[in-house]
Amino acid sequence: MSSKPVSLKVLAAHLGLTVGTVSRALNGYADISPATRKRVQTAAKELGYRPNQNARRLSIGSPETVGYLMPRLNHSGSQPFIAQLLQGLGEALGKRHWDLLVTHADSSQDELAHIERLVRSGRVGGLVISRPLKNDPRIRLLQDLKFPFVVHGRTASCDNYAWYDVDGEDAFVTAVNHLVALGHSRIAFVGAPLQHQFAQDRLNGYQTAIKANGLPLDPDLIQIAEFSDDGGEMATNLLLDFAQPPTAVVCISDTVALGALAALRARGLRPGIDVSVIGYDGLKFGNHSNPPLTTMAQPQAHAGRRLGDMLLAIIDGDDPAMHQELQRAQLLRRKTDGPLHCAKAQQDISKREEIQ
Amino acid sequence: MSSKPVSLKVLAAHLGLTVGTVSRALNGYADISPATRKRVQTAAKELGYRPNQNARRLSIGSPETVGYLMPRLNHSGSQPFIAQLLQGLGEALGKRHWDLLVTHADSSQDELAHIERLVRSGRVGGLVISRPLKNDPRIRLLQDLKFPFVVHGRTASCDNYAWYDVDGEDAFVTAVNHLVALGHSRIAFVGAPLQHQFAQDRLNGYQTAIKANGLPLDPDLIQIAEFSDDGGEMATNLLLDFAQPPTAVVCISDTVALGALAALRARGLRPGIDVSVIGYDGLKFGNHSNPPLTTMAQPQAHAGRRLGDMLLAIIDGDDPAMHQELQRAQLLRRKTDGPLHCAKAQQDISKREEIQ
DNA sequence: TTGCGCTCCGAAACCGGTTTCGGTTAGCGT
DNA sequence: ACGCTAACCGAAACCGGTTTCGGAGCGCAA
Repeated sequence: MSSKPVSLKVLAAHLGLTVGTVSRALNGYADISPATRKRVQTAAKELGYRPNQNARRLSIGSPETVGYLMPRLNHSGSQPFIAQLLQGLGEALGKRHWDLLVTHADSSQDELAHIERLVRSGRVGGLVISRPLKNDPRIRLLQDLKFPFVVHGRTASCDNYAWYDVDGEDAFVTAVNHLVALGHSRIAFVGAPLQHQFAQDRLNGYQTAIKANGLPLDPDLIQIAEFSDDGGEMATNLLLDFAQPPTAVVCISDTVALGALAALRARGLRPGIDVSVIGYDGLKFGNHSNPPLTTMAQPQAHAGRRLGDMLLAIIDGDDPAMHQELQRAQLLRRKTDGPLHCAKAQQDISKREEIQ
Repeated sequence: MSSKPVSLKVLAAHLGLTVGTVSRALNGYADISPATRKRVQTAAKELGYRPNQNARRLSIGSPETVGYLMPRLNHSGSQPFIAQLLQGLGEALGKRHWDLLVTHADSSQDELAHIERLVRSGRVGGLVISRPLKNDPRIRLLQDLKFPFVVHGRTASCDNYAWYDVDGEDAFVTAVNHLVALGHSRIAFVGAPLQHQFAQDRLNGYQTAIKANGLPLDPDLIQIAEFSDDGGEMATNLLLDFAQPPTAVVCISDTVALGALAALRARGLRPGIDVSVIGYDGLKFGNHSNPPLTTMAQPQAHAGRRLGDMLLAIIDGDDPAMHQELQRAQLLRRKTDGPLHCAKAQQDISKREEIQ
């Protein structure tokens, strides 16, 4: 950077005014005559004056910046929405000329230390965190610090803080009901480790719907696997090895569902005909899977913007508990769901009815 | 934020020292006795002192922050990398305790104004930009401002600035050669609008390889479409409507290639048997397309870290031209490439040989 | 004892803005 | 001509750090 940025001082010298006057002129104070204000403004534009944000923020006592804590990308499932989320956050913050700082902890161990450092260093005035655990220590820490934050997702007890989430429980109720309406009764669930609340929510939805439909809750049909396509494939293989394999599988994510499809195809089973599969997320990519994946599509479009607006409102003093937004996912039928009609499955149904 | 952060002033008062002394003690100056240094350090740890970064950065004259200009997400092809890229950038910057600021211009028109504001406001000490155009005004602007920056990708004349890129030309030479080795001679290219240099590079690679293999350069076989799955599908439909349709298609991205696969399947053509398709990117998702997509996989893993390291080095004074890194993509064979063997294609080949 | 140098810390300027406070000037009425 | 008020701007404190400079206090040798 060669040409040093023009500071308030040189602008003032150039105008024959003091820095204080120039500052007030640019910031719209009433005790500046319209004439000089105009003069200052044009001079500022000519010289390309931009206030040094570090100085400004130090002075006004606000960092005018919020931080986003990137989730660790070990599990490949979290990548698709980050770009959209950041874009939305950026839009919301941009309206007030706030900045977006993106950070990630080096390891999950020192994530708390990372947050505390971030907060106390005054670099950010608020924080956005993603994918909370059931009982997330980050949330407790931020509450203890009384620091403004919003959560993309929810914990088990979701009171007293702001969050934006898609109702995973409701989504899986919808998915299961849909499969039941298609005639399925042996419906399996392929999930992910339950430390994340979203995994628990979706499992809850599955269980609720199974019971509500008067179906037996077979523990064999609940498989907790790695949150990836490989995990979905392995879990589905286990399911298919049972004496009475399921005729339908709901998967915790589209990525996992793709693994399930792979397992089915490897055995010559036709997804959507022999075994139905429903995913969750609504990724565009599901259009191109083999066959195209039926899924519960979540409205990811303005999650970022909503979270940004919430956070700014909270920083302005709003009660965080006021800002809790639950969206619903919608069934997006493509080609992996279909009516029960293979002979073997019919057998299973009749057996179940005898037992009842 | 209730409990006000402990400043240098209160820490000094608590110790009976002056702020200057405490600051020097914490920053390792030699003119502080080991005894008081120890005393200051333990007190700082006890009180949880964290220097206010805005004040610190104002004082030392460095923002200790670099900015990343998010590409606009209109074309859905750019999303997959962003998360990985940001993660890598964060790692590189974190080693020196620098921050990462993520911004995006509201519209492409005022992107230049956005950059200038960013630079002059002193919020960032360097910039990372993605997906340059052939002749990118952003790069010219940053060069004029003599501001440190690195580019993820290249422009047509890639001198005098730092970049990290994957050799798209080489990749498409490899892809075409591979198809020729499989017996194909009518090989089509489905590209994207050429304002982006990467689109031009890949087209160049295609053309170079076609010529190098002594094949005719049929303009009909070069289709420029929208950079999306739909674009790929439409372009492929056009290709298949020709009297002599291609027996193989190389696509500018995996997303576009998925559209090509869809077009083939819609006509009952079997990708990899009747018509070969090769994509570019190496997205994991290609494992699950129908059938799994053969592609030129680029090593995206440490792009972010390399770009971050480069940028820091340039900010430290390195000549940008020293930092230019070109990676190669590798052919990742899955199921959409195969030998030429259908009757119609054989005809085409014999015709071509007669002409020669 | 005086003088010298060295160790260690205090004082103050500075980074570039914002904001309060006080004083000068102009304009007005009488 | 005088006083009063309001408009307008200068001066200075302040935000919370960093860094330079100078001086107090000490030990040591002469």
